[in-house]
Amino acid sequence: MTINEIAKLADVSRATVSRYLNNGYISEEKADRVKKVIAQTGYVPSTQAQQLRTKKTKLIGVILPKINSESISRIVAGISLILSEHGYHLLLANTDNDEKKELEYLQLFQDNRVDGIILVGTIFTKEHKKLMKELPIPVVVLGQHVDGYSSIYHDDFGAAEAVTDLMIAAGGKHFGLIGATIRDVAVGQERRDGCLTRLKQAGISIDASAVREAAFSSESGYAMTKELMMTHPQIDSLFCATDSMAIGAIEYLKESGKRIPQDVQLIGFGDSKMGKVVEPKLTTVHLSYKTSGEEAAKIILELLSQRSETVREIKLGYRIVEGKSLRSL
Amino acid sequence: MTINEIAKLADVSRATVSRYLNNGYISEEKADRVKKVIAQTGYVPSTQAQQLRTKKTKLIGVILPKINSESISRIVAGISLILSEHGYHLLLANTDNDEKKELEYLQLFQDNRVDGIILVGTIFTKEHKKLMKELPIPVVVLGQHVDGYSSIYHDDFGAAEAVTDLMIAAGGKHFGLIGATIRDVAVGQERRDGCLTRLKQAGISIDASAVREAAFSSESGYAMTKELMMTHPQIDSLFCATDSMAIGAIEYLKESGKRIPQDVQLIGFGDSKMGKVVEPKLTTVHLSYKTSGEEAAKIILELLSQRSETVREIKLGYRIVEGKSLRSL
DNA sequence: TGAAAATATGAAATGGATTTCATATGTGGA
DNA sequence: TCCACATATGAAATCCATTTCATATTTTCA
Repeated sequence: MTINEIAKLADVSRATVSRYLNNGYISEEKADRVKKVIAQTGYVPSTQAQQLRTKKTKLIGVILPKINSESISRIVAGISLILSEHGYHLLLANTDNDEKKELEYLQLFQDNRVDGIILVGTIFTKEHKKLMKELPIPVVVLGQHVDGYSSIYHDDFGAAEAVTDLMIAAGGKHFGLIGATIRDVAVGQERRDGCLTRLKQAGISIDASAVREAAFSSESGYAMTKELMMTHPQIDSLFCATDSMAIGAIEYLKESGKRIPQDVQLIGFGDSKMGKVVEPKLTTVHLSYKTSGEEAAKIILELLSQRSETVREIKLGYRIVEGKSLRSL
Repeated sequence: MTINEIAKLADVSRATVSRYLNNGYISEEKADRVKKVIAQTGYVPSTQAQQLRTKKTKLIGVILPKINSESISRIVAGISLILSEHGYHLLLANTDNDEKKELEYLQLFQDNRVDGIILVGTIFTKEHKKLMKELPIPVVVLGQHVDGYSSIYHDDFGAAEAVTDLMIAAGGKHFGLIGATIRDVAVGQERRDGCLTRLKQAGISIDASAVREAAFSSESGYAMTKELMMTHPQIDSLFCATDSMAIGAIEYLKESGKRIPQDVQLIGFGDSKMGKVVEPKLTTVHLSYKTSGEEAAKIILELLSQRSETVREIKLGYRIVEGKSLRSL
């Protein structure tokens, strides 16, 4: 079934059928005829032909660093919620933390496969920016603040400061920090700096060798905590850049006979399900990932509708979720 | 940049450029010319025009019951892994466990928006089957066994039998079962039946009122366990259809002063991260979700390539992951 | 050496819609 | 009553590639 056949059957021109479908001028009489024919035939316009003609795909490319992660799936849930309300669909691209793939996808999506891109970012290189500059479609960056681009990000620095304050208030004297790669500005750099800033302000010194980098996994958190505690057994407060790392840390600490929080207190980031289940419950930072997904979707819709070049930036707040991994508050 | 401009610049016909792009007959000389022009202009063929002409989108629609779940994200990771290797992309559709939405998406994807569909299923109604029968593109069902369709599913029944045996061997006498809705054949029915079958064979009776249904969440697991233990305080073995439910159960049991596994032993399904972190570690069934995603992707690729109408069915095995939630094994 | 097969190329048809252009009619306001 | 404007319609152009058809040239092999 094509629009031509419908036109013939309804005895109108192809243009009239198109107008019926797109709310153009059409008389009631012909509208009825077309309606009837379409109902009878079950005709559905060819998406490809429409896309070719209108240059719109109703698709948003979502580039993800990984797919199998609680925070990511919350983000995607948020994006999907808003976009599907507006008739858009998600084209997923999983880069598995591979920068090359990320660039590949940016390029692939370039040639109007999608109407816009939401890039859930970790690391931004010059190449990223260069490619993004050339993109003829709107991009929204999620999770990182990138100058010159619409971005939704979290107050990682502020949140890190806040939890550090809590640990200080709870009597933390000897700190350890398990962070992420500083190439990841939000998770690695901001969170680390927020913590170090407050420690400094509070006059608490922290050895450079007590500041470590782990991968985004509990296994890595476990290993790093082990190294850290071996060399710095006096540590009584541990700042972990993600819940996964904190979970690994808890595991090691318990194994090595440390009591949490009496001997060592610690915090994480992400408000993950794991953190609610672990013993003791993890005190963590809630970063409303779902909301950030929703906001990113809203912005991309805005950019698509008005074709405005405005750069919008949204910094989302945080909420500290109290568990039992800190000493008395 | 269109193929026309490239053709003009390279002083060949449009067809020759197309042949260059699609490995048709072309002389070295002209190939070089075209190659050079394409390199200079950065020309990329229009996806929409290609799609219109070739009727292929290189897109696979993936219909998910929800997006924010560990098992689902593992499945998607598996699908994505295989499909991206073959140049396909994922078009995501999240139904939020809404049957209507599921049918909508099946219908939406129908008109060659995608080349094939992977339906991660929970509940199958007559309407599902009717719609699927009409689909002009291949469908693979994941997670449920549906007669007449290619499907990848897990040995839910066998796994349920196996863990029930374990609980019996560990001295379980009074059983409780927290299942999922039996409309979900795999998770609700098969797992329940596997358990009940073995209990019966072992001569262990279980009260109908000790067989409950919970939603797919720890909160619901908590609530159901509470109800169950109120009415059946003698229960010493609890079969939970999912890890989430089991996590909720553990929470309630601990709160109510029961020791796990001494007073009550229990198992879950899913081998989730939460289950590894909870105290005591959950004994659970590993269902290789990622593998099932991969297999589903492979099958859809097969169906796409040879256009064979063959129905393929793959039943995946299981592996019991020992935690500490069962009495001595 | 001659016929069949492989290689090479361009013109034109094709896919299926939307949109512009031209034209016609109906309607409201001055 | 006349002009401007909204409404209504179809023919034809357009979007941008792939593919078929026709035709020409080279190779290959008997």
